[in-house]
Amino acid sequence: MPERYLRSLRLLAEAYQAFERLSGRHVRELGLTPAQFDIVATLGNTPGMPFNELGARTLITKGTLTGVVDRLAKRGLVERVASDTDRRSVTVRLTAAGRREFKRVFEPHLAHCKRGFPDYGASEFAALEEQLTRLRDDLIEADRGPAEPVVRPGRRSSHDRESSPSTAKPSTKELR
Amino acid sequence: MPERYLRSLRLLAEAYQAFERLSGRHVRELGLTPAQFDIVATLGNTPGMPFNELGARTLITKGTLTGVVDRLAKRGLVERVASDTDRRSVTVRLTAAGRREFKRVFEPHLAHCKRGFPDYGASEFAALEEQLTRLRDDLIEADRGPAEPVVRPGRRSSHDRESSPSTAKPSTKELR
DNA sequence: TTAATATCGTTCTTGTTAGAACAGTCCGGG
DNA sequence: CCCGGACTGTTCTAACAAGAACGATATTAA
Repeated sequence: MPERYLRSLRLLAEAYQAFERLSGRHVRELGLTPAQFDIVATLGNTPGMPFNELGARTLITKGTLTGVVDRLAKRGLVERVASDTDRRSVTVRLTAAGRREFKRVFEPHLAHCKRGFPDYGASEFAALEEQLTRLRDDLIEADRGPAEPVVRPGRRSSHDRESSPSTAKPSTKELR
Repeated sequence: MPERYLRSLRLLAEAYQAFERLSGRHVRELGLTPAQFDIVATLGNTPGMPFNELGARTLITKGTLTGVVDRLAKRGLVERVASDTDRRSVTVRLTAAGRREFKRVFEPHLAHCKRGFPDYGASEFAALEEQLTRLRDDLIEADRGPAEPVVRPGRRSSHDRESSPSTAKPSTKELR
């Protein structure tokens, strides 16, 4: 018996990859890769931000981020600026050309992706978000707490989120 | 107002990546990459299958598949067999060692991933699947019908899938 | 049969990804 | 002050990903 949850996982993967295709194809037509677009979109209308924050927002890990920023810098769209308060930290921000690029691609791409939600109303977004939020939280929890099922006091409401994923103390010593 | 659907997309990405971490980490501890596990799991308990079918089931594109199968073959887990009906086609199947590997990793990994659904009952799976199915179908539809909303005579239900000649594979009982 | 077309798997290129190791920096307690 | 531990971004490696070009084969129609 092939376990019910496998169907949900399959659907999750298919939905995600469908979006990646929908979004990625369009982004490439605009002349950027998906990761590059994420960076430009995240930096748009901001004064720039350090690597770690940029990585947290775009869900791109730091090792990858170095390379993506390298390629964007080579194209003159972003620049690295040394932080004056922390010499370890580097601020990444759009150049003038980067801001033009942002204006060129951002709104058109959002409009394109919006087509993936043709008939959604408020209640339908709410239902979708509720399911995805619970799934995400359960998956994160399973990944972090491999231990026994701890009996917790109350049931969790579906929208008490907002604990930043970056705050999720990963210092739970990595075994190795 | 930064467009409501962006929140859903963010949740989709977070849920997907949470699963990738949960699954991927465990798979790597078992000594396989996620893609390699997918191949072994898909070939398990089958007489083997051609590249294109294997790619459709695992959602791995053919260019990537060549390399993944190469590495599995180098490790002696799979082998390429020439098709006797179509000389372009190559059947991929598990070797004896591959079948042992399948037995070693398959069930344990399923048990591991199951922990991502700790308290799900039938109705909760149904609710999740309903949301994911609609989302997937809408995203696929948006990717395929890039043109303006064509006004067609009939009414449009959310699941009037037009038969796509390319993806007629009812492969929805696979893992991952 | 022949020619146009489609499919199959491979190869190549560019880019992304996770993970580990690393050097430099920061911060806290002794 | 100094030291151990934590953090920052970089580098390296192995692998995956998407797309295009390719050679070999198959299919179809003229």
